[in-house]
Amino acid sequence: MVTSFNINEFVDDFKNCCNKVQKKSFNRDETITSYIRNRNQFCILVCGNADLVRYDLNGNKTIIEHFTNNDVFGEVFYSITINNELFVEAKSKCDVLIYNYYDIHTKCTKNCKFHQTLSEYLPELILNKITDLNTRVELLTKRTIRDKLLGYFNLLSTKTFNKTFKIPFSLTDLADYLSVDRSAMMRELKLLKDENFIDKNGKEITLLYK
Amino acid sequence: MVTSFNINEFVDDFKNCCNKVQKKSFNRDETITSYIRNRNQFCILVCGNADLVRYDLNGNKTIIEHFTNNDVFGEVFYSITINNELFVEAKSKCDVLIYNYYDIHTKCTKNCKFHQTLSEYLPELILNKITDLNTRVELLTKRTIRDKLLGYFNLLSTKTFNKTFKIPFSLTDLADYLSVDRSAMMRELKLLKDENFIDKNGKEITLLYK
DNA sequence: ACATTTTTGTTGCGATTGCAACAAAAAACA
DNA sequence: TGTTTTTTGTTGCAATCGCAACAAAAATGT
Repeated sequence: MVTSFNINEFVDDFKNCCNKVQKKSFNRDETITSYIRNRNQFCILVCGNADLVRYDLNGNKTIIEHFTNNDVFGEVFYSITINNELFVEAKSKCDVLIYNYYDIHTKCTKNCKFHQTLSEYLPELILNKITDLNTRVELLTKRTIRDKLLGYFNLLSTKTFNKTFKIPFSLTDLADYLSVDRSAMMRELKLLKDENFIDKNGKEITLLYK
Repeated sequence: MVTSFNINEFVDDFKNCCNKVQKKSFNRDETITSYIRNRNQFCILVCGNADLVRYDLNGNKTIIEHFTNNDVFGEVFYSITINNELFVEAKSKCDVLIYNYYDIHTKCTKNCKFHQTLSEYLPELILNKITDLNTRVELLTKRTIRDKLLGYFNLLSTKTFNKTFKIPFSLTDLADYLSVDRSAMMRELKLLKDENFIDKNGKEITLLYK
């Protein structure tokens, strides 16, 4: 599925919209929201980058999800949390639309264009989210760091139709995304290079096999 | 969110429904569907148990998802696959509804009760799926077998409002779900018991901490 | 332009994990 | 009921991984 929808193009219609939607801006390192039980909060990231992070009892930070333009998030997707120390943190300046999930389905009284466009494309946004989650699960179920890296690289290669591509975030964040130790991942990247599976210049990777 | 909807109660209305829906039955070990690109297939498991499995190049089998009653699946959720050797296999007798995803949104010509009920509860089914995936991701991101087990046990304890509960599938499948080696998981279960974190009788677990 | 913070790159070492192989128990089947 | 298959339980060993600690490079802020 190709995403034909970009919410940023429609966000100006928001000005004439009924008031159930809140639009908020956040700066880097600000907390966009936290996941507490049963508020049914539903958010769309119009622009910017943000992470869903967990802090465990030892203070270790894990990036559970990484959000970019058009991504949907919020506790409505997380009704039963394993632990409730979940925060969405802005990694850059972010514009966010915040709803109550059930307000999306009740028809807008003003019948405004914004709501109309949104409800038309909402299923697509949600399908994208599910696809992202499935991809993440498929990578995380791989047992070795090598398989995780190669799986991820194959994905990027398929997406860009190219054997050469750039890792779209820092290697530190990649380790987090694949849920492995960063230094162990660096070691494995070096081995993959030494064994001629890949070529690597900084964040630019070239697949050498097949 | 509590699921108030059970598709099995409405499946009889299916008989008077327009013919865009296919209802099929499968026996244990039959392949329900495979994930190939771009067919936009969307399925609902009415009853039974099924697994989404991957066979890698070495022939190793991984259970990527486990489906039970009311679960939705299909390649519409998997538009970009890392590799395309994905199959949905029936683990017991299964009744499955099969659509093209885009047919769900086009209004049924007969305006039948079945389609009406379905489109009303579809968002709930999809939210459940996202919640399941998020839960899975949160467990898979934990770094040690111990943390994965305790995370999963906490989840079951929260769900059942009880310190004592039964693991709802075989320990072999649990290892697959947590994506760890079964024997290593058994070893860790024994250690958790020896160190008095849990009590264990077969598949019945009691949490002893807090 | 300089100072500060973040990211990248590297390595030794010990802990955890996966693999292999097996026996016993339980479940499924005929 | 008896047979076959699946699941559970266990252990030694080797491979992999995470942790800690550090230096260099790059990015960021003033």
